[in-house]
Amino acid sequence: MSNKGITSRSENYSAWYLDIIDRAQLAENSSVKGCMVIKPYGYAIWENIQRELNIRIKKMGVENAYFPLFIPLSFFAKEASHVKGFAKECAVVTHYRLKETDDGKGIEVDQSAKLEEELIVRPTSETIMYDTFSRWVTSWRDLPLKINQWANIVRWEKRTRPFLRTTEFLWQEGHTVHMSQEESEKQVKEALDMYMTFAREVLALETSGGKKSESEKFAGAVDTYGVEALMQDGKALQFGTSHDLGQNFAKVFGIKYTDSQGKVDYAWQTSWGVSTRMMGAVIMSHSDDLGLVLPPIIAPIKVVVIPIYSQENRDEVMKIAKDIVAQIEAKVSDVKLDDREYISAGFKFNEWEKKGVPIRIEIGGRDIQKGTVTVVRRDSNEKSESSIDSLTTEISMLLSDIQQNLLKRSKERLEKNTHTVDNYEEFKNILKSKDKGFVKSYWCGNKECEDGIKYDSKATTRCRVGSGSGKCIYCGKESDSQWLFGVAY
RNA sequence: CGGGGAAUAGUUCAGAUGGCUAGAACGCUGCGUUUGGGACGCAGAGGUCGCAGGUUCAAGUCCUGUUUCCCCGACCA
Repeated sequence: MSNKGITSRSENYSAWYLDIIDRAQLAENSSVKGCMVIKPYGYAIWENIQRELNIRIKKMGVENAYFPLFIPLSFFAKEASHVKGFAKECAVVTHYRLKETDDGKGIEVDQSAKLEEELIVRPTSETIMYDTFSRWVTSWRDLPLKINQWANIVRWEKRTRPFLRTTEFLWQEGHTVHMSQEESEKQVKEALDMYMTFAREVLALETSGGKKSESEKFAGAVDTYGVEALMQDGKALQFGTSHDLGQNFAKVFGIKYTDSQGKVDYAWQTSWGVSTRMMGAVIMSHSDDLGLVLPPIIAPIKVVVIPIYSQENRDEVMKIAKDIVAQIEAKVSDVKLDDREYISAGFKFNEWEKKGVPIRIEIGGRDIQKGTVTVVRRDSNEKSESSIDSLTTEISMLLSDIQQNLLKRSKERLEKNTHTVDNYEEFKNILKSKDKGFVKSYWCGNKECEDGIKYDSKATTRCRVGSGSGKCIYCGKESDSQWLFGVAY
């Protein structure tokens, strides 16, 4: 198992990535910082993620919609802490026209086409959506309002990493409006649970979830809850968030409703989202030195069949390979026959391993004589022989077994690398060690302690994971909250 | 925005102290032979050495400026 990070420049770096993304070459001799091209194979993974997530989003009674890319500066500025949190990473549109340069050889911004009000390229859509929501919501009968949007957003971060922090990224953002605080709090937790279940069932990732500390919470939220995953190199990755917005945005955007008693009140809101960062989490959690390992549910190709033949038995092998594909396709979708000529079997094995295809079936002369095929599972890279007759049932069982096994591994890794600690020396030693991992400790809630810990070990609070009573790991004061600490991406 | 690297073929890079008519590997194209773990032979295409100045008989190599990228911090999903 490799503990190389996703950003390490190694052979594996290419192995994990090259089929999925490419650098965006947007100018001569440069690539626009942190923008990535998602290749067809990578996008197919994203589409599978979207499909599975949409099913769960709709189960919560949430409908999909789409809002504009541009946000007027004035909307954006309405919620004070929101604008403060995002101000330093906004792309701003100031002009709407270009013109030829005076020498006629180039093109430049037409300074006379300056916008009266600048537009922000959305870093998140709260403000543009809630302005509209204020017109959609007037009565208690309009609530709850539950809207989700699939979109791209732009955050001009100082430092980028493929998948984990790109300047532009794709995500899903859910926004709900409720009549009561209880109801919105319930929604926040429901979204959080949905993400954790999704991670477990679809991405085969065991995660930890809970409330974020004051310093880690979303700009404009009352409370933020986060889902945290642990990567193979021991670092923490925030996988998704769910925000309790209280009435903060309702008050500045005027989202008011009249209740059944005729009383007017501001509504209570939530927002929650997950992004293409999930793909980074999947890659970094499951991959090995041979390349990507994909959970079957999101794998664009679930089974690849590789015929191995010589000039003499070519037709016979091909025929059987095609029969096998047809047989499996009756029960399992996304089966591929790699019938490319004059490419060696070894090359094909390697190629599909790099792409993370869960099951590879090899069929050659030796197999045909025995009436079997060779089946290789990508999670363990184990080879076995299977009889052609019972192949279909076996394959669908094997796919779900691989899915389960990946989850089991993820769960074991999380458990093994989560340490409950009440001694600060031990705390520091673990987080500064090569394997890092999560540390569960009591913390008093003071920012000074949080900062001190970060200074000592680079670790930050990830989320609140338990109650009880204990002493703050840093200052020793009494605390009723146990927190998860980790070195975050 | 600080601290380090680096910029040469599609990609990864080699080209001490100037001598180049600029190389390798992989990839790509053509022909032939191959297919049970990244095939082989032969032939071929591909580069104003990031950009702009300067020093020199001579610059990929030295000097100055400039732009960009990568890594490590600060900022963040």
